[in-house]
Amino acid sequence: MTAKVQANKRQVIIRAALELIAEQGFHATPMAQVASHAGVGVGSIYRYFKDRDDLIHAIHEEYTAKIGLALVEGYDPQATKKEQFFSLIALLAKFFISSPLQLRFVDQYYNSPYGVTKKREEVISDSITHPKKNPFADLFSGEPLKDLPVIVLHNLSFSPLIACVRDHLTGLLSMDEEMIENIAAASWDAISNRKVVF
Amino acid sequence: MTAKVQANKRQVIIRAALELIAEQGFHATPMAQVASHAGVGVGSIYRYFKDRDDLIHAIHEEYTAKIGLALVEGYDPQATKKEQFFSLIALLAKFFISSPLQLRFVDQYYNSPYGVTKKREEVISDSITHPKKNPFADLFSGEPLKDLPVIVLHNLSFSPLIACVRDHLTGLLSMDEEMIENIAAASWDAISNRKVVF
Amino acid sequence: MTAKVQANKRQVIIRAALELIAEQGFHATPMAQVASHAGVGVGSIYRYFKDRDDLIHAIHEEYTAKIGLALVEGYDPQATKKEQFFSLIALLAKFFISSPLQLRFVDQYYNSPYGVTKKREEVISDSITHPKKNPFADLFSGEPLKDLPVIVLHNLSFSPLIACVRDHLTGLLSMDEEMIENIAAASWDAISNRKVVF
Amino acid sequence: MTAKVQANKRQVIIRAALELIAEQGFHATPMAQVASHAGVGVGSIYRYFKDRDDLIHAIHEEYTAKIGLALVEGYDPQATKKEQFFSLIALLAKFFISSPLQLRFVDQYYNSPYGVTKKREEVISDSITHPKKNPFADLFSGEPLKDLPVIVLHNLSFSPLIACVRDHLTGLLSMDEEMIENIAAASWDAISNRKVVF
DNA sequence: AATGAATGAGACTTCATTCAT
DNA sequence: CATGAATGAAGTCTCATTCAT
Repeated sequence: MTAKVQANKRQVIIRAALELIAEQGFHATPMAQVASHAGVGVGSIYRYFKDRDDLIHAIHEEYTAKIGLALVEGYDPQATKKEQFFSLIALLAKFFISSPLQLRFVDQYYNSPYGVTKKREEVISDSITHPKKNPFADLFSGEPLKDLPVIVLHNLSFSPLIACVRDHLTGLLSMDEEMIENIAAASWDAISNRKVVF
Repeated sequence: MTAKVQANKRQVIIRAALELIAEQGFHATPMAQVASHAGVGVGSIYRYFKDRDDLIHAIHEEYTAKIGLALVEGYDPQATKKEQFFSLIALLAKFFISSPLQLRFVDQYYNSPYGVTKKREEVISDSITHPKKNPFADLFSGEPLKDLPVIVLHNLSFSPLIACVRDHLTGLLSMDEEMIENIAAASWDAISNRKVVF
Repeated sequence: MTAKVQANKRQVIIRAALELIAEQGFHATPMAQVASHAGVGVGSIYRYFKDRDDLIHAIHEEYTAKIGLALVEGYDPQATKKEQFFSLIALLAKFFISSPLQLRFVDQYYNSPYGVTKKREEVISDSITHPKKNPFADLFSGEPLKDLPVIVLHNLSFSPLIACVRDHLTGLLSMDEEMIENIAAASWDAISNRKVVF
Repeated sequence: MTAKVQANKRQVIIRAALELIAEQGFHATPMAQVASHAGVGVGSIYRYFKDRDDLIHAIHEEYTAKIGLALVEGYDPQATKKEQFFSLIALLAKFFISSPLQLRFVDQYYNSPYGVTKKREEVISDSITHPKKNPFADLFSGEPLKDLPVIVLHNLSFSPLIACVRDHLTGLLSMDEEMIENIAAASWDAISNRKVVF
């Protein structure tokens, strides 16, 4: 019952690449460094990934798969729209905060030739990698939301959140439970109709 | 590409680099290409810029200077806070829309080893390159704004806007005057206190 | 590609290598490809051949052995020199035509670091790998042949033939029985004394 | 009037590559070695040649140009067909003997992926690189030549010659003026009609 | 001041060979 | 015996930067 020489060398390589790229950036992370950080030979990387691009994309897929999973797991069909929104924001905040490397990575990914066509918000809203349809799909239409294009509602919901997480990771801001709820509330104000409130 | 008689070779180089980087990305834009696109010899670049990094940073500085200038010019001290916010959003929207290259550039810049320490929102709020203090500096504190860290208010105000401009430039969204105002209104809802409204 | 029950794995490998090298060339034929084409593991190749060079040379030896065999089988000690020459040419022509892979292979072999010291004509005239002495050995000396070095007579006899077979395999020329005989006749004119002919 | 740093660096590189490839073969001649043998930096090669293939082909073109030139220079329109043939053979023999490197090179070239589609004889008969049409073009048709495809006549004429030159360069044979003439005579017997001779 | 040929460090990738299973 | 994952030396090519003209 001896485990394979390395339980899963592919994962080890992905992890090593993620760590280095998050810290140094794409350009500054040669394959040789990934290899040595992963504790494997350079050639071994090419047994698991066709080339550099393939490795980069694999890292991204890992990340989207994880998000999709988190969304599905955190969904409560009974809740009201507002409750669902608050829980979605909290979910994402925790996911990003607990995955600082992934955040650093995708920030580069989406602004590079690798991910030019992809959009972070697409990824968040469509759980593309998960068979089940995104459970939050209906969240962004109908009352009490403002009558704006869905893409705008997404931007109003996710962009500030991600920006804040980034600041949290940089130390410019401290995102505790309360702060997350405040941000959720503010974003909710942004996307919901401001009706009379007594 | 005959260089301007001699007007300002430095500017010509910055412009050429900006155009190429916006279209191709950092790593796909060698100095030789910048030189030929600018209509100068490779060596000449090094007369105006210490090295590649210096050129990159110079492009960024141009950009921040322009924003600072736009902000100062668009400021109306007489207006109410809400009016000032709406005009600020419109100002920025127009600036970014009319400067797609700059937007493409900074998207890469801030997510690369070059600009990791810098933050887009800092740049917007502090007119660091302009001698005069940022005229909108007081906008983000006091009534009727929510009691949140300034940085959070910035994120709530600017991140969705920039995301939307990006989508506009990609063709995913059409940002006309009305849309801009709608976004401004939504962002205002996000940052302002939800008072009773009759 | 299930390997022959176990008939002769060595042969299977040699054949696979021959096919690939003939089609792709030496440098474009990695050991891994040979292995998979032969339906064996990479490692297995090294059980039968010391290294890559050893495999290459083995292919060549197969080929020379086959030629030697064909020569011995086709020899008629009763015939006149001229008849023997014609039958030799026909023999070789048929051998090469029916072994296009071998021809492609040796064309590369003799013009590579592997076979620089060896000469195709040597191989043809000396059946080096076959125990029995080359039966055609005496053919190239004495009347009615021209008084030229044997090696020159060999070149006059075999080089055009092989060139023509090559052209045949490329489709530039059609080598039927008649054409082969014409070539034999021409080569015979080249090596034999041009006596008075009534 | 100071000469360019290197009169013609492109030529120097071609020569260096030719020498190394002739001696070691394609595979065994890395670009770095070519560079150092030529006394230039590796990068410089790529200023003059797009890539490895381009360099290889350039060497071949040099060679064909030279042959074409030699043919044109050695042509005597007044001579009889037989005289022309003898002079053509002598011309080629001298060219190849005095260009052993080129011969070694093309032997590899034509039997490699680089030159698969090209044929040595084509090159000889068509002076492709010279504007004027190959002066010997008409040589291989009509009386007193045998009624065989031109390509066969070419093979009968040139293949043995080249094989002999190769042997000469290897030391297996000594090609003096007399030997060349003997070979020319033999080849002439091969291609011409054997009429009655008194 | 301007130029661009020259350079070589360093990046990516391949592949012959080994060896633990 | 057979296998094929693992390895790393070595090869090709790019590109920021220099410097002689």
